Amino acid sequence: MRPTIKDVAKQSGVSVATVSRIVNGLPGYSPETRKKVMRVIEELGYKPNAVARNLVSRKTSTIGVLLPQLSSHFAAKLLQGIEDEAHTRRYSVVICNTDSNGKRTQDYLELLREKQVEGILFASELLTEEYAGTLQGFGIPAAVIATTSHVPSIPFIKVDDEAASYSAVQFLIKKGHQRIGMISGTKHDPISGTPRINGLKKAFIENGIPFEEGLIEYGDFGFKSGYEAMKRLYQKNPEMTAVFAASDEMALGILSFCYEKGMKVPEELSVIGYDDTDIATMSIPPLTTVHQPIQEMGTEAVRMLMKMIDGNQPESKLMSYRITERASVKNLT
Amino acid sequence: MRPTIKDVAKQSGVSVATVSRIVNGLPGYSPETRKKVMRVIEELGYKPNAVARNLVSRKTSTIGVLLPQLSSHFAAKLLQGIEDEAHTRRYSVVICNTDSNGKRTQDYLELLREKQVEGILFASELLTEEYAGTLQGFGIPAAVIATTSHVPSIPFIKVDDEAASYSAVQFLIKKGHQRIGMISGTKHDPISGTPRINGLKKAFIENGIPFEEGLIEYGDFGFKSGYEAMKRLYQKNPEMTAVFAASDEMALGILSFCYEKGMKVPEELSVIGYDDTDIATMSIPPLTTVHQPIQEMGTEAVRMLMKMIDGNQPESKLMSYRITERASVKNLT
DNA sequence: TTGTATGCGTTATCAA
DNA sequence: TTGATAACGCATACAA
Repeated sequence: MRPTIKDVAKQSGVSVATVSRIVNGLPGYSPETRKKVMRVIEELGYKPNAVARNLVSRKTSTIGVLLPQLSSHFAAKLLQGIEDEAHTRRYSVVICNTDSNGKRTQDYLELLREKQVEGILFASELLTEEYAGTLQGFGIPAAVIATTSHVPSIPFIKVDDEAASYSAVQFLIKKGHQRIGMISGTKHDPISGTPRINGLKKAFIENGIPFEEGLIEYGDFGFKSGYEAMKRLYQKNPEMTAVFAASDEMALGILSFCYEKGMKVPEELSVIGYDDTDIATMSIPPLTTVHQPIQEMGTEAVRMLMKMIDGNQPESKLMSYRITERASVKNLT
Repeated sequence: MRPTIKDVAKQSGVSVATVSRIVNGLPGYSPETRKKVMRVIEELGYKPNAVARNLVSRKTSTIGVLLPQLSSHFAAKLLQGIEDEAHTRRYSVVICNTDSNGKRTQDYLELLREKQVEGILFASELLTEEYAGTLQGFGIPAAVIATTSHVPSIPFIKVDDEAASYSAVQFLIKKGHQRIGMISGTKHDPISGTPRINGLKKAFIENGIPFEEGLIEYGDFGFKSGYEAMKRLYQKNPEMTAVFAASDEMALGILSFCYEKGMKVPEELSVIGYDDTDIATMSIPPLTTVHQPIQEMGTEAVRMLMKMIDGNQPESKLMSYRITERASVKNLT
């Protein structure tokens, strides 16, 4: 049995109140009793029970994070940012892998509430009406990352996907490319799908480049899907000089496809990715890509949550993006 | 203010004991009162407070995981396995990024104890005497992953690094390679460093291949370090036909180096990695590597922890490895 | 079938 | 400078 504050009190011949004061650094005891009590604490190896503390203080110093997948590079980087910032604020973070499953998500939400977490972060997935509803019902501060929210009480942290996509295509065009293909993420994905396609269309229009549906193929953001989508895209548009992928993983899929076909990148085909995760550095050739400050998005999300916990209502935040130029895009001009 | 069990009791005109029984599915009430109480619970949106429950039950249904870094592929995969298994057992997991920092690690350990977690997982880092000591002092079930433990009460889950490394080199030799170089991880790392080097030496000896220190260069398991180490290694041993990297990331570093030098892999140089993380699939050419069942190691670790929580003392477990053959090793025979 | 009372380990209020 | 004691929200032994 672990020693409790009572044991310490009894051992040192004082009341629990005094021990509590000493442990918490509050005033109200003589130096001698402090010394005496400290010794007993040392001897017994007493440590306060956070559960009991949490019960009376009604605070748990912990937040929950919901992610559709833990094993992605994106999630890993995000978690790093979240945990870092949470730790400096002395908060713990419990992770929840929703597996993009509605039931599972709802269960986690319930669980987090019962565990009395002080804030909830929801990442990389569409915040449905339902989720938003239960979240609001909880009255627990919440924010979403890399996705949007139409609920004012639940701010979002993301980059402007359309603008980022637009600038990626604009980058390609400035390099002299005209026949540009795209490998989008999941079709009709309102967060990372459609907006990025719209960015491409906008760049096309501004530059007088005709758009056709055939210039787009769809994947699921993963490597293999990128490879497969590229196979289809290439068949339809063998004359392309560049392709824009909605994720780095898919971009690497393109690279592998080209390697198999004996197509040199960037000499024969330029490719630009999206995310700028670690793999963009490790590919051959190194990948030019749209940089998203993933880790910072994590820390920023925690900061917002903290503000909310402190009773303020922060505004949603669009993070800045930029093109990180490496070696997968050729200058045609 | 969230409704408590008292509110429900008052509203429905019964005692808290009855409400408690109903909420917990225990016997001891009529169908009518149950119905009545359930309605009130519904109306009020009552949810039990897990903190209070934990206090009386002395259980928290949560475990803590300590990792030296969250943003690595290895960590991500491991977490996926851990969270998955924990979730099926209805346990929550709180993550701790130690940053390979002793002070920070100790702080986390203290924190987890105060939060009354029921088990602690410690991954990818040397379990020092000190850590082992405080862990034992806690009396909380603990296990280590991808590292060893000499403390019987703290079992480990890992693969036999020396044997795995031996088989990787053996694989190379069977393919006709004789001049084999190695890029090891951190020098003197007793877990993933030395044992893997020993595996190589053993294979060399068994096959009558002379070993020289110059055949080994050291990195830190990361991409860039692999690239740099390869640069040094190649300078010393331009006649090598194959190199074995102690991590996939370093192997990709080698690939990038070769690409820059215009050396074809595997035609001019074969390379084999270690880990078999996702990137091994995405490289050019796809990487032949030593497969470690990372995710399974996570689930297995949780299973062991659960056994310990149930009062049993499980044995340490060596997970199986195998060579996943892709396209980065050429057959010279 | 139901209610009362006690305790879980703390914090905090109020007296002394 | 100290110590009782009442919460915190719930579970449970014991009575009724």
